[in-house]
Amino acid sequence: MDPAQAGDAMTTLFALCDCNNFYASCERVFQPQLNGKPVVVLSNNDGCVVARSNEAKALGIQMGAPFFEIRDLAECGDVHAFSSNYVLYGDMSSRVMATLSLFTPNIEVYSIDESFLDLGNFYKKDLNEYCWEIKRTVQQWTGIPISLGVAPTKALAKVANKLAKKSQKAKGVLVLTDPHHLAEALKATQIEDVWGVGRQYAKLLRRHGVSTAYDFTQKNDAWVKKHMAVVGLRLVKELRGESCLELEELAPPKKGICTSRGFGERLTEYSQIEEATASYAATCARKLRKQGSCARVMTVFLQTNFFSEREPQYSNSRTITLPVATNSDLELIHYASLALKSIFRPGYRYKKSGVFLTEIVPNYQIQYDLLDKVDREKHNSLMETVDRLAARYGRDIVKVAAQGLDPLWQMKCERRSPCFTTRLSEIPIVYIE
DNA sequence: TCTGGGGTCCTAGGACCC
DNA sequence: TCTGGGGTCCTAGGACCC
Repeated sequence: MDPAQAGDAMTTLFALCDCNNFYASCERVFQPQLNGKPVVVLSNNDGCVVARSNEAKALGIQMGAPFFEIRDLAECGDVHAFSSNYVLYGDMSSRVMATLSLFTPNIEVYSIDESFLDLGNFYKKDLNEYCWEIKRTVQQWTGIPISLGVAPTKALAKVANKLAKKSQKAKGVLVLTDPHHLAEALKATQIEDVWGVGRQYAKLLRRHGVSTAYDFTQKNDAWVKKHMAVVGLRLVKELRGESCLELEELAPPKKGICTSRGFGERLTEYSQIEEATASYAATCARKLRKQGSCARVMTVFLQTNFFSEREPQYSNSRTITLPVATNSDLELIHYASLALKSIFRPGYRYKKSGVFLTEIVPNYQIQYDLLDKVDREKHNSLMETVDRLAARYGRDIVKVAAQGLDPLWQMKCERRSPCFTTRLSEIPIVYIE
């Protein structure tokens, strides 16, 4: 093999593509009158700001700001605030990812609004022009604006992406392959902006004279390993251009599945909390079935509001090992109620409960119990039917009676936009006893 | 009054065994 | 009963991500 070819075969190249202000952009796609206006999207229960349009950022609204701080702005119409609409965002995300996969056969969907593209075979193309073509196409086909950063490793692609967004000149696309450009980019990147460096590591690094990504690459491996373990070592190598993180095209099955939410209002009655917790258990069950697995260990937790200092506080959890791993709504709800009953104490105003499943195994690896009295075949076929109905008519079309009829605990989302892209169900809900 | 939810990976330390 | 080393498994906690 001639040396030039050998070189090519060794060279990696990744693009990190991320949707600008994703949730806010989704809200704007179907309401173009919001273009150019400040838009924010709120967390569950309309608690705090989780996404902001550029105009909202310019107003000084911070990520994570509690909604009550900007309520006045929203009420007089200076800011358009939306409850989060995950059905809409999930659907828009699929459209973006489908469009991106037309540009390379190898893509890793990293989160709802980010993906890595393997551009290893595209070195000879005009990369800048190719990225612009990707950006234009996604904008045209989905209405979502994206930014692209391209570099030889995933961590460097993240650096490139951040600068692509920040730089007036780049306007959303930055290709970093030249070593001098890479060094400049690392010098222009503050250490806390590096992927994998959180608050604690940033503090530690600054204490040791590291203030930019470039400074970090100058630290020796032994020091990095000692203070930041193998994860830190991998990161510093990636920043020096040595690719250690591969593209993960197939998401591995989850090892833990959790569903927990704050209640729409404080709850004091056991029966209401039981309904909410039953619903969380059913959501966990649906997540399990979606990835083709069952869980054997369940933890249920319950807590009051830690923020309100004057009220009496209580929190507790109970972990149960099930006789046989399962993904049935009925069984998981049954055990969730048992666990909840054992930790519930009257006399508190509760804020939140949750269900957490572990020891997750594929459906085909379940250990059965000789004394098992549950008719598993019947449960499976019931759940299959429930999932089919849900896929056709919407998630809550069929549910277990324990989940309740008119739940007081349901999240507050007073500012939800319509589900523009998915069917709205008009069929009455069916309950399984 | 109001302050999100759902994950991953790694390490240290203790229990236990040979 | 004490001495020592080495291995495995489990758990709790800390760090990070979006």
